Amino acid sequence: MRYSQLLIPTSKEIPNDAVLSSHISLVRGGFIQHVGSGLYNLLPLGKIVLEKIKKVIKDELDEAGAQEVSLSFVTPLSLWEESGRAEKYGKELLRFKDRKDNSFVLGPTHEEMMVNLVRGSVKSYKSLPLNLYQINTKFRDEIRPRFGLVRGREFLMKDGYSFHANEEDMLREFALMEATYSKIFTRLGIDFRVVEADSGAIGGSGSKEFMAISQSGEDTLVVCKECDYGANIEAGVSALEVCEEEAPEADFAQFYTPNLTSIEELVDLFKVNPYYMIKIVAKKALYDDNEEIVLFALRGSDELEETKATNSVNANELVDVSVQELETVGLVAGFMGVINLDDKIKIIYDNSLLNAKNMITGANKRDYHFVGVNLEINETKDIRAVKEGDKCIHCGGELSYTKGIEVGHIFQLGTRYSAPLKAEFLDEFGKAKPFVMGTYGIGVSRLISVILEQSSNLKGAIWTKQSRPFDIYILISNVKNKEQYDVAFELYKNLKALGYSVLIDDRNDRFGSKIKDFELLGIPYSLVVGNKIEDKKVELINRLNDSKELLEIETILESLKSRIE
RNA sequence: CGGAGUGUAGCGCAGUCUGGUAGCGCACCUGGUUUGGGACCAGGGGGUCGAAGGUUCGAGUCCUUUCACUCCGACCA
Repeated sequence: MRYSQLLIPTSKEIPNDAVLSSHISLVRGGFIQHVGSGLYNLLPLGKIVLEKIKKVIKDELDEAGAQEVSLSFVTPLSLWEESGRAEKYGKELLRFKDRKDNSFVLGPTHEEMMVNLVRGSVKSYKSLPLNLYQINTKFRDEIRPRFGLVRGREFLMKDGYSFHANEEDMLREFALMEATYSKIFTRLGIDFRVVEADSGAIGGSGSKEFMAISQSGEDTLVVCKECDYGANIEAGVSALEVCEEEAPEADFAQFYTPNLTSIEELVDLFKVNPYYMIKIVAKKALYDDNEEIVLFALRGSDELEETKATNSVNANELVDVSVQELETVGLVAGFMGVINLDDKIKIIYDNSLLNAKNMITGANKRDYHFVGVNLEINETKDIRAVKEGDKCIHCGGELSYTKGIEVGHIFQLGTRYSAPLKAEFLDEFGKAKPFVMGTYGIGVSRLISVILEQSSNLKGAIWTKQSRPFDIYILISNVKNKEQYDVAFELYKNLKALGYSVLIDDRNDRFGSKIKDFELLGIPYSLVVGNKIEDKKVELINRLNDSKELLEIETILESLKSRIE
């Protein structure tokens, strides 16, 4: 295409509201335009990149046997009431009414809609399995949109849903989707890792996330340095920690600890490793229609993992508790412990506290702690955050943290939606059963940003092979020079005939501003048609490594074959 | 929602403290020169100063209310 005819509003200025380098590149390069909080327009170049990404996704999914559909973006609220998510999803769900006063939502994800589609059209086990997907707009009224396309309110997601007659077949499809997603992200040139994850609001049992490794990621990942174990910190596990220091032998006794409320202060006083302290974290658990204060007990050397904690009590959410609220139920902030605890108060113990001996804990009385506490508890749960340096449960290797951006998430749903929505089929014995389901998502519009987050530099974007808007950028140094102009357009024609997508910069600007735009746009190769044509040569510039090479015009098409990937 | 901040030309900003003709750079338009690292000369267009109300002879500037957006925390592809 001719640059002079395309809308590519590049800018020298750094947009004042962009923090991610990818976002800066996208705005400066004229790929996207901000329109409101979490809302973006895609300009021609952005749209081309998006379509290229979509094509890769569609190719691989179709290859894996999935079928593309397109569901209505506006969906009846009644479906959400049927599944019970109308309440649970909260304010993120944008609700509105039509002129007849019927309630609708803008779909943030489409489990209900897809189940509704299938329950009306599939009645027999003979029609299964089925994997349906769409690449469509979603809307989530995020509490805080940020990072440009990475967390918009309106965004493009590929969401797929599979339907099976039994658990085994669903697990087979889950594995197939894991492999398919890996192919997709590999083709797109993304540095990613598959990790174990929490299922969150979608529900279901097993789930895995595809995480693009990035310093600007919002998620903390626990990864093993030795094997391929990786998990979101919300779901990460590690081998039980052992403390090299001896436990402080002490008889059970109450100890006067005036104003010593923190683990650090107690460590100073008792000269004991925090491993032998019991840390109590108080939270208020919110449920659909009530709330309660819950205590979470951990070793002093550990931190509470909130998602695990939320799941451990099946709460919708955990919020902080004020000192006053604690007092109303007889708890003293800073001196909470497991001894003399009112048995009306729920307490959850971390796995690491099973059979713990010689522990120090608060006395539930101001200025006192107990020492020499031996725990006798029956039930423990995993509520601690894995720490860097913990040992991998698979290979014993050392675990460390890294940051990631979630680009895909696959879930084993089971009958979480099919049962309440009464989506059933007849099995080979003529018996009605709910579909066993899986669900699979990819953050498509987010990928535009993620790719650049991993590959742009100070000069601007650098696209990967499958995402680049054009293969080659022909730069005419001086369009007033007829010879340059003619040679460039001859090249343009020939390269297009060979199947390359080409952007020819035919603007009447100087060399400097054009090459800056080439670097900003992130097209990997430029052919500069300039004063070297006097020697029958043009210059090939590689955006990735800035290398330059003079090529003979006579043999240029042949030369490019081996130089352009 | 809690905390911090910003709204002045398409973009980036100054002007606000101390009220007195609305500015700068980039971009844009016209003519000319220029053409290998964001050119130059001359001329030009573009603003309800986020909105509403108030104080004042006079408000971008002071007061009140309100809206939007950004950043830091709790939600998620």
